[in-house]
Amino acid sequence: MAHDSVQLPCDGDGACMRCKVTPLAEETLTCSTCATPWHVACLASPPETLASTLQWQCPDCSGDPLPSAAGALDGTSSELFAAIRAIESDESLTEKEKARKRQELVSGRVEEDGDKEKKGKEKESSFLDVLDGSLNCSFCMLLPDRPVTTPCGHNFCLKCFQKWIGQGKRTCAKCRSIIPPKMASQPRINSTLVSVIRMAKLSKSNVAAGPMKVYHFVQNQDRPDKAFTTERAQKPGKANAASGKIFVTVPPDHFGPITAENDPARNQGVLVGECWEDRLECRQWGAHLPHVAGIAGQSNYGAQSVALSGGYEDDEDHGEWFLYTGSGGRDLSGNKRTNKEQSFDQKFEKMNEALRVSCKMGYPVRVVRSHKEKRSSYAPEKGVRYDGIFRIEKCWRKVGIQGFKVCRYLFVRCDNEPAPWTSDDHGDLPRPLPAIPELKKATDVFERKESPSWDFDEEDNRWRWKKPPPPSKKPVNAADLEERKRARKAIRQAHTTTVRERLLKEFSCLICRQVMNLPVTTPCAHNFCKSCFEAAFSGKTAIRERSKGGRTLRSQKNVLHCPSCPTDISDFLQNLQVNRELMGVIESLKQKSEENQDAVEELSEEQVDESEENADIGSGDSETAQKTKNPDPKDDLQNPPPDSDQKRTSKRMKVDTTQVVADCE
DNA sequence: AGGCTTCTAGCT
DNA sequence: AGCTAGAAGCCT
Repeated sequence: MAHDSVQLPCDGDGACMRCKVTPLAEETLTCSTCATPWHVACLASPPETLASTLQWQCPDCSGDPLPSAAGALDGTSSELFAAIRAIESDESLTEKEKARKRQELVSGRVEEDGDKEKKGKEKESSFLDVLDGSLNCSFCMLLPDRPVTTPCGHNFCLKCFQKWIGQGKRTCAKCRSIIPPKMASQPRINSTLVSVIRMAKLSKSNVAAGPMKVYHFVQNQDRPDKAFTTERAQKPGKANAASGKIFVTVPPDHFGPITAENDPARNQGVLVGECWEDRLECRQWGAHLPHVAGIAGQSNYGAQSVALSGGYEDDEDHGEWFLYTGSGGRDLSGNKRTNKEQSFDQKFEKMNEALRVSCKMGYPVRVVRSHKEKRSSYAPEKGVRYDGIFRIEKCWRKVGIQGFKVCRYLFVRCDNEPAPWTSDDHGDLPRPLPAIPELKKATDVFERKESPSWDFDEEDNRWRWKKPPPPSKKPVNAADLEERKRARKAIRQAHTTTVRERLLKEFSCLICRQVMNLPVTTPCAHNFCKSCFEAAFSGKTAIRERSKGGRTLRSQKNVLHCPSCPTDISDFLQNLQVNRELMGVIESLKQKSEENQDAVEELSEEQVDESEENADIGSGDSETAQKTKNPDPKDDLQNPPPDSDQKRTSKRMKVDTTQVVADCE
C-alpha cells in the first residue's frame, strides 16, 4: 500500500504526479472541497463506498486521512465511477437532477422509486420558492426526513447523517466543521425543523399561508397505546389524561361480551378476570367506556356496562349478585366531577332509564369492579377488573341512606365463564332470585315481563342471545368520529388563528418566546435566538475564551447546560453558528404571511370540509348482519318510540357505506 | 381536600 | 351540528 508515501494529485495536464500516468476519467476522483482531480489507484485510502465518493475530500483537504482497509477499487466500482462522471458531464441536467441521479446510482434505488420521487419533487417545487432548496439535505438533495442539525447550523436527514457518520466521517459534510462526538453518536431530531418542513409542504398551494392544516390531530389508530397528557393539560399524570387507543372493534353501544373477532390486537377478546391499571385503561379495552361515569348507556336504548367503584354507599355487593344504585341526585355545580352528598331524589331518567331498559329487555350488561369499592369482598385489590356478564332482574326506587330516593337495580351474574372469585370450573347456571328485604319499602318496582334477550340455553348449556341483540346505532370506530369532530374544531380554530400566531408557536425561541431572530440550534436540537442564547450565558463564556492561547487552560472546562435540557453545550457555545437555513425559511414565511394574512383569515371552510371528507374513513358494522326487527325497548313506557332516531341512523349507515366504496377506489 | 380535565348523552 | 352539564377519576 502506498499509505506511507506522499500522496499527490494530478497535475494541470491530468497526469498523476505520483505514478506519472494520465488516468482515464473514470479512474479519477475530484475533491469536493478544492476540486482537484486525483488518481484513484494511487490513493492511500480511496472512499470505501460510492456514497462517500460524492463528498470525497482529497488528502490535502481532509487533514487526517482515515485509516482504510479498502484496497484498490474493483471493476464494478470503476463502472459506477464512470456512470457518475457521465451524470456530472450531462449538461441537460440541472444540479438537483444530477444529485438525484447520483443518489439513485449510489443507493441502487430502482427506477420506479426514482419516478415516484420525481413526482414528489415536482410537487415540492411549488413550495420550494418558500424553502428555496435551502433546507435540502446535502446528501440526498431532498427536504430532510427526520432532520438533524449540526452545531455549525447545517441540516441533514437523520439517515443520511448516520450514513455519513457510519463511514467514519466526523466533519460536517457542508462546511467541514468538526461534529462533536455526542452529536455523532446520538443525533437529535430538530423538531422545529420538522414543523418548518411540514408548514412549507402544507403551504404549497397558498404560499406560506394556506389553511394551516392541523397535523397533530390524532385518529384512533394513531393515538398512543397509553392514555396521554394533552398539550393544554396543566397537570401531569392520568388525573386529566386523554384516553389512548381503543383496541377493540366493537361499537360503543355494543352489548354483551367482547369476543376474539373484535380484538384484533390479541385475538382473544376481553376475558373475565382481566385487570387494568385504571378506568382509562379499562376504557381502551371496551369493557366500560366512560372514564368517570359508572353507567354506560343511552336512555332510549339500554345500558351496556356498569362500574362498581364504591361511589354510592347504598350499593350492596354479594359477588354473583349485587344491588346497584343509579346515578344523579347530587349537586355537581362548580367544577366537581363527583360529590358524595345527595341533595335530591334520583329518577328513572338518563342513565338510570338506560339501566331500566336493559332490565326490561334482559340485555347482557358488562360489569367491572374497581379497587375503590372498599366495602366489598369482591373488589380487586388494585385497578379495575372485568367480572363478566350480568342481567338486571328488577329495579325499583327506595329512600337511600342519605334520605333521598335512589334508583335500585338487582344485578345477577349470567356469564359462561366462572367469576374471578369463585373456584367453580364452570360459568353461572340459572339461579333463583335472592330475597330482597328492601323491596317491601320499594316504590316504582319494575320487573321484566317478556323473555330476556340474553338467556340460558338448556340445550347448549350456556348463556347466549335468545333474541337478536339491538342493532348498533353507532359506527364501530366512534372514537374516530369523535376525533374527527375534534379535528374539525381544531381546524376551524386554526383558521381563525393568524399565520403570525402559528409562526410564533412553531418557531418561537425557547427563551423569549418570540419568533426566532438569528436562530441557533444546539446539538440537543433546541432552538433559540442567538442573542437570547448568548445572554443566557453572559459572564460564563469568558472562562473558555482564552483557550486559543494555549493548551494549559484546557483543564478549566466549564460545564454549561442547554437552557432547555441538561445537555452540556459548552463546546457549542464556544463557536456559535446561526442556523442560516432555518433563518431563511422563517424570514420568508414571515414576509409572505404578512402579505397574505388578511386572505388567510377570510378563507372559506370549504377547503377544510373537503379535506375532512377525504380523511373520512367508512365504518363497517359487524352488527348490521343481525338486522332483524328490534322490538322497541320503550313500547310500554310513557315516552314515544325513538322513530326519528332510527331513521337518522339508517341514513347515516347508507352514507357510511358509500364512503367505504369511495375510500376503496 | 381541592381542583383540574375528558368524554358524551341529551338538549337546543 | 353545536353546546353544556354531569359523570362511581386521579393527582398533588
